[in-house]
Amino acid sequence: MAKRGMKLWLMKSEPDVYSIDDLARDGTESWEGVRNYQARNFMREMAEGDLALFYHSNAKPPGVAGVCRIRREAYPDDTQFDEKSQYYDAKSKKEDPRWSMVDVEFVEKFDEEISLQAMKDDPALEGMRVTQKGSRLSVQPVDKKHFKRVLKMAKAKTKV
DNA sequence: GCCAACGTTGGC
DNA sequence: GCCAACGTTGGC
Repeated sequence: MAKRGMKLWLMKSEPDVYSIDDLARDGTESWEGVRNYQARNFMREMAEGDLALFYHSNAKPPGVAGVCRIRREAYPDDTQFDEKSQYYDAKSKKEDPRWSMVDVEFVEKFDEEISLQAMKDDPALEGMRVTQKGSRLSVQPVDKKHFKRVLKMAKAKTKV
């Protein structure tokens, strides 16, 4: 599974909106609604087969709930053209779509979530973006050593 | 509910 | 291009 040059990520979702259980049920889902350029640019760097930590934001407590895999590379997010969608963007043009999304598939749900606090408390995760104060980025790259460490903390079955 | 840490918008 | 005002994210 571990392909050469595979990139590793962390993707945030509010469990009230879409949780790891929802992804486990659905199998595959398009990651719509990203409206931040930095996050969008990271999604455009994703390749099929990349792994991502599935992070529950705005949760009690927030933390990593499992792992998903990139199933389809970035393509235009339909919701930007849908006037009824909360993600509608009147300034985005069909011939030059501003926003992208990827498809992700369920890989694993951890037996226990790895809380943000636990990650902050672990010296091995020093420098990991999500543990840093005020890190709002909803899609972010993760170092391999950090990714593996989180998997180890979760006693995860997934291997990188 | 509060508010820090951003990112975006728009006047100039 | 600057920057004030405003909006959003997301932990607490």
